[in-house]
Amino acid sequence: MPRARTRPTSRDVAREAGVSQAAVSLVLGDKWRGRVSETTAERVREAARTLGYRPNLAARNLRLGRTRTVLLVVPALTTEFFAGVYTGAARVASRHGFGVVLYPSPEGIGPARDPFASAQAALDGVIASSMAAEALSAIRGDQLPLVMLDSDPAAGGVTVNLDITDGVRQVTEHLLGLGHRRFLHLGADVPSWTFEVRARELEARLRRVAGTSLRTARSPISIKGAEAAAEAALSGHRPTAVVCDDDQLAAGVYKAARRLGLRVPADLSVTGMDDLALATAIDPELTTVRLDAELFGERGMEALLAVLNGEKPSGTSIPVHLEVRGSTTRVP
Amino acid sequence: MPRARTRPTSRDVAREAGVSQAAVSLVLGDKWRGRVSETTAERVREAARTLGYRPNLAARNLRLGRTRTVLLVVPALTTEFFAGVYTGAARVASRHGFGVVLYPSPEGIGPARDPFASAQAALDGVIASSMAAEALSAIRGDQLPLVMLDSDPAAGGVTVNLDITDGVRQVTEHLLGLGHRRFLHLGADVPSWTFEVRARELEARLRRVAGTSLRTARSPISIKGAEAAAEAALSGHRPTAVVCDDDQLAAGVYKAARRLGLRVPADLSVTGMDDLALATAIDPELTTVRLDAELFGERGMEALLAVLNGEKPSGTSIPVHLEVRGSTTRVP
DNA sequence: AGGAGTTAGTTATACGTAACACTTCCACGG
DNA sequence: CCGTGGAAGTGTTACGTATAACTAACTCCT
Repeated sequence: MPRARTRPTSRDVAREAGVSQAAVSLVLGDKWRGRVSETTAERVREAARTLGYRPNLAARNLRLGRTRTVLLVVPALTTEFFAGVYTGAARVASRHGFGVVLYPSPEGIGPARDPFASAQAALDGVIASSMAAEALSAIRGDQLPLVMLDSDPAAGGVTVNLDITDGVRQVTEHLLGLGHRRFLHLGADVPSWTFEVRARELEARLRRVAGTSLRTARSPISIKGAEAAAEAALSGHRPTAVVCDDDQLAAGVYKAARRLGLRVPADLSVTGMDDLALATAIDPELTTVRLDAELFGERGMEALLAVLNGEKPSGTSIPVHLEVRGSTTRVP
Repeated sequence: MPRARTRPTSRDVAREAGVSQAAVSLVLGDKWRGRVSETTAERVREAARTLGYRPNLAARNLRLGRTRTVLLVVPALTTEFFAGVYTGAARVASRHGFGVVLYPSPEGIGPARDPFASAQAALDGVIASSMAAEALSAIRGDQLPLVMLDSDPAAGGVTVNLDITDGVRQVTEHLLGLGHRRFLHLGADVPSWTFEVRARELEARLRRVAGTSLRTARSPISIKGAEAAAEAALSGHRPTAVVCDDDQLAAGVYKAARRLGLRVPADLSVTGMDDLALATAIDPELTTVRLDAELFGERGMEALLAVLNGEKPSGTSIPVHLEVRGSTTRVP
């Protein structure tokens, strides 16, 4: 290799192949049919190969006025769930020649005031998950195409949601069918629409059944936090079933129960939500609502691609499924 | 949309403020001291504010020939560990005005042949974690600045590693101190340098102690896989302690032990590695080597920034710490 | 034979920014 | 009163690409 000083440009390829830069662009952009002969095209490709040419994406983005890059805003990446959402979104994106860059909002990383400065990339669109309305409107201000995950469809905009309402239905019917009447709801202490929905729906469903009682406790989403919250809540009231907003909360309930000498499920049935790996690691395996995080991400990305395509996709709802395992049983 | 609004450019700001585009660039680029008066500068800033001006990153990247974006290549994002690495790397990056884009390699997403086409961004550098040598050399071919995580320092290049050797030392000393002599090593069935090191180091350490036996089993990194592998391995040989390459493997061992009627730790001590949330969710809580994933990511990013700065950082090793919990006890 | 149509290209330009080189104005020292 | 130098800008260019507009040669039809 004689040079290797600076990366080769399309002009270098052109020189090597003995054609104009425009011809290189045509051939490598796959828009050469009928414009360049097969032999010349092959010569160009060969030249590009020997020089190790890679198109300069910054230049291409500038020229085309679009970047084929979208931003995925997630509340946290520390659990499998949003990692799964990313994976699904990135898979679909990659299939369409798009890249996905992450912005773990809001307290996570960098200046929360400006997601777009932090994600250094130039963006074509945004997928925002479970965001506070305030942060959302900041994004809206930039009037980039936007798809919202886990957000109130009534607020307008394109939304993709898991059918959480149906998940809560499945949980309550399962537990009511096992004879449970005294419930504790261990909710997530996070101001997010999806958690409000869970609380509302559970309350509404139980209210319809005579003789039920429901108490509510809240905890940050962590095993340790849930353990403390559950221990406090279980010391007074004695429910026969605990419905948790998240598998991690359920794991905390297991630990609290053990401390209090309660056996799961003999003395206490427990349900979770998400179906993380954690759910089958603990003993007994957790009855939980399986949320397909990757599918969630895929649908979100598909919706955004549709928006970018000028379509107006209708709100999508993704079915969920109750996995009945060993943590729930007939009331004693 | 009322009208097809196109985003304002620095020229629009210039017109609004009654100055030249060059002046705008100077002011907004914070390079105006002594070149533009304070009053004019303020006028420019005001104009930018009212127009909602955002610099076009594609244009800036093209002009500057650098993107302030780096690629983080991770084997999988499905567990907290690499999510943590990302979080740490992104935190440091953001502090220096850099963005981080992810490439979950290799079978994960998109055409594994070309990480750079998949991550649509133009890149300044790469942090590659636990990669097969083959994929690494493909990256090297692009001669982008590269930092390797979890890779053999002897192979050359800039590396940042967790001090796994010391972690294994702590585990073996702990178990030997408790009187254990018959071991099972449940290794990860993944061709990665870091796992080879664990196996070698464990073997070497035990060989030095008279009267020890060590058997090895391998499993893919998943609870289910580990359960099966452990059940098979424990049926023949009966160790008193199982050393696992990963907390998820340890969780699988718990399940296998339960199936075989073995109590942890009374009949079987178990250790993990990583200290995921999982480690304290299972009962008894797992004795495991705490790896600080976020610190790992931070150090990796710092090393890459140093390389981009023209420095030649020496290989870094990050200390690890054994968390002794309830899954290990004195041999019966 | 004379255009119309096709093939195989080339030339020129614009995308938005940063920065170099240049100009103008003015104060001030000798 | 001229020259010097700093302050406060402006004009211009280049980064590498994609594409619209143009050209030149050939083929073919009537």
